[in-house]
Amino acid sequence: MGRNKYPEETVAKILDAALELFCAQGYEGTSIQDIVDRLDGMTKGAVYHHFKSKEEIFNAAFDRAMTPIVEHRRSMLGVGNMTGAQKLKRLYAPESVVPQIELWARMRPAADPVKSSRLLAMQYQGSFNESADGYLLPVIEEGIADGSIACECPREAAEAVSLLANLWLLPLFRPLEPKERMLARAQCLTQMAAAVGLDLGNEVLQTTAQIWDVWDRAGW
Amino acid sequence: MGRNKYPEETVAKILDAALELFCAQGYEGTSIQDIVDRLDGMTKGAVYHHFKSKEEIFNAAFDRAMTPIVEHRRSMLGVGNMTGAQKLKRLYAPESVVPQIELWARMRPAADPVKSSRLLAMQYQGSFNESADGYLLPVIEEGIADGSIACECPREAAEAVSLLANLWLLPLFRPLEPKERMLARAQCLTQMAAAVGLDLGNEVLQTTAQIWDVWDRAGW
DNA sequence: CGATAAATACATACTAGCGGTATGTATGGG
DNA sequence: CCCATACATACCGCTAGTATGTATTTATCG
Repeated sequence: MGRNKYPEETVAKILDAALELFCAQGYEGTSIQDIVDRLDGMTKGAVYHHFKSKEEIFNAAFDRAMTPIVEHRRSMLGVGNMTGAQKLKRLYAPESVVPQIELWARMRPAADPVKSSRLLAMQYQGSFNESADGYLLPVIEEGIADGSIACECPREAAEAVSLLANLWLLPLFRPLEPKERMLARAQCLTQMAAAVGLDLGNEVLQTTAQIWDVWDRAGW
Repeated sequence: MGRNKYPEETVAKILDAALELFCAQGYEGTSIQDIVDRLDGMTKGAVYHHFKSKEEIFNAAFDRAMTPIVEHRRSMLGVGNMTGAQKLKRLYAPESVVPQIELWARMRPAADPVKSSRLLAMQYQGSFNESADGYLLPVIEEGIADGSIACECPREAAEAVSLLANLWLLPLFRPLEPKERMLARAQCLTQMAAAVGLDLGNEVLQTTAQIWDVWDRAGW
């Protein structure tokens, strides 16, 4: 066929198919042809017309999926009438996290770290950049400034908590553990964070429990 | 040429070349031909005679490089006249860690998580299996049994400490941070571990400092 | 001990599939 | 009517892997 009236629909179709395949089969395990085969009738030429490389498709697919999640977290930074400590607790409260989890469900990666290694690497990198530097550290520093948080090593605490939250509490790259173990992890992280001056709040337990329920229902 | 009298030398050459290339260029960035080109005169047929796939080469190369490190850690488990708490401290003491660091220097991965994603995934997986289940958890449980450690969540504490030690204190997949930041990380981890009943000992700071010196001298 | 057979250590030649490109073609909007 | 755009088609170099051929070592047996 010739040109389409609404090319952005084509782009959306490509990204949808790509996201699903990359999650299920990993980056290297997914070929451009695999993606093309899901776009009934379309060919590789169409894909390479809209994207210049496989890598660009990968990044675009996950950027699109992550955008609402990141935006939601950032939105908490601007609020005026909260102390840093309050914002910190809220970052890990069910009301903030759970609605986003449903979005994650769309892109559940294969529970095999090697297969999902590229995604794991992105999460790892993101734990330093986006999570720690992006919104966690600013919140902590705000708390230090307004006196609501006493933390001697804000940067390090932010990095450690981000890493554990992203790669340990969210079991994206490993099989889902029994609920009580996930709760034990949450409890453990809370204690460890408290030791460096970060009170994540008791709601972390409820958050974890609700995440577990969602994922368990989704058949993880 | 025909067959070699000492094929194990050929295998060793292959694994040496493979290790270096996989570290420098990552798994996907290294082709079998790249490896073959470093084995002067040898051809792909030789490689595929000794190994049945690229993946097997990768695993064999890193298994071989990791073996002395893992063995060294395991050797601490059998000692009789030490409490669990003493063994735990010793696991992270300079005398235990630093000699092994030189071995790591041989396989310094590219400081880009995505390029090194497969190795990162292995370290991630290893943090749960080998590190936590393998020697850390047994030591903690020994300490609980002999009364030298009071830890309510041994499994979770072991996992968290392993993850942070392997992916945060050992900056294998990210650029080397300034020394004071690495020391701050060590201090932070020590405090966090203490909060869940694990006394890693003050020597962790010295260990970190010495690791930093070694890597800095190596031009990381 | 020495000939022969078998197993091994490679080299050579090839394949299917990959990411990516060059080019052709049809359709929409100005 | 025309041209930019949205595709399709045909192709390329490279990759991991295989099939097969060949030379040398080692085991076997008279």
